[in-house]
Amino acid sequence: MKLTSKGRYAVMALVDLARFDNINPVSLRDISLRQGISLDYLEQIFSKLKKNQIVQSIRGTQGGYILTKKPNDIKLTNIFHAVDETVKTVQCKKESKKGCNGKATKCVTHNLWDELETHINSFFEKKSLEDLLKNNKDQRI
Amino acid sequence: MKLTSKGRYAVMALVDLARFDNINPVSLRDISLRQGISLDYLEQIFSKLKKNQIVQSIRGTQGGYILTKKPNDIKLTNIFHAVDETVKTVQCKKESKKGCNGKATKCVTHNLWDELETHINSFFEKKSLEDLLKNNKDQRI
DNA sequence: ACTATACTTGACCATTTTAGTCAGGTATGT
DNA sequence: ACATACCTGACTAAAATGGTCAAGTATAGT
Ligand code: FES
Ligand code: FES
Repeated sequence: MKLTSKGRYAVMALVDLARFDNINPVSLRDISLRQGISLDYLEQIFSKLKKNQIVQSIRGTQGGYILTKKPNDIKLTNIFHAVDETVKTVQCKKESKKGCNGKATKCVTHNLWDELETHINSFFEKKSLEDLLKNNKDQRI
Repeated sequence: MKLTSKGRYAVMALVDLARFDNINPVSLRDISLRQGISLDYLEQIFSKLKKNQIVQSIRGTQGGYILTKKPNDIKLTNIFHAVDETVKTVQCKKESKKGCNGKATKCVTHNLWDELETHINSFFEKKSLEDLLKNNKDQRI
């Protein structure tokens, strides 16, 4: 089970954004430099964050991105959902009554993976950007 | 974040094994047929389970595998560790003081991913094969 | 002794996913 | 006009995944 860079970068970038967007919009170039993430890759990520109304864009010189909501209202769930970093513990389709490997019923471990998925997602639902800001308040980036 | 088939199959196969090894060793062929998992793939998986003393093998006709411990003493952690299905939330090395992307210090989200890893692993440490057996006692496989 | 069963080992491979890069374009403040 | 910075889509190298295939070896039953 791995967390992909896309999800990790999305959160890193948004924490950075949340810390610096008090006065002006924050440009991806700045985030890229501060966090060491490829600018081109950041653009892909922010395109998705924008489509999901997590950030707003401002074009032109001095442009950049700002958060659309308060850090406390942006949960990890929202971020991950936006960039398609979802938790998948099974291959069988949820709606279908069929199990994995094309069996007629769900397999012996299906409930277990369902529980696991819920367990992980609950972590993402609890954590907000605000929590991460507090956690790093006294640290230098 | 995805759970790979290897980890999922390992647990499926061991639950199957635990249910049927009361009298005789269970052959991979049987598990393969009952659970719909490729025999060749199962062999790879069981080779690792054996190296990690989760199962014992008995060769020859009527041979197969048996558990080395009681189902209650086999946690998901043990199984996953055996088949290299580990939880990885970061790319930076734990021991190193350096952060991801070669930075001199750990990044703003590092603690978060550490927490996440602990959160997920605690699930695997709690669950044992025994739990899964109980869970499926009244069901037909 | 023969044979069927079933474990053992290691190499191989197609497909998919990941983690980006690259090339071009558009809007806007100065 | 021009620099900045967002925007879009195509492309790709490398790694991971989910297996397959081939050639064994050990053992129980006949
Ligand atoms: S995991 Fe859903 S049926 Fe096997
Ligand atoms: S995740 Fe460990 S330093 Fe960024």
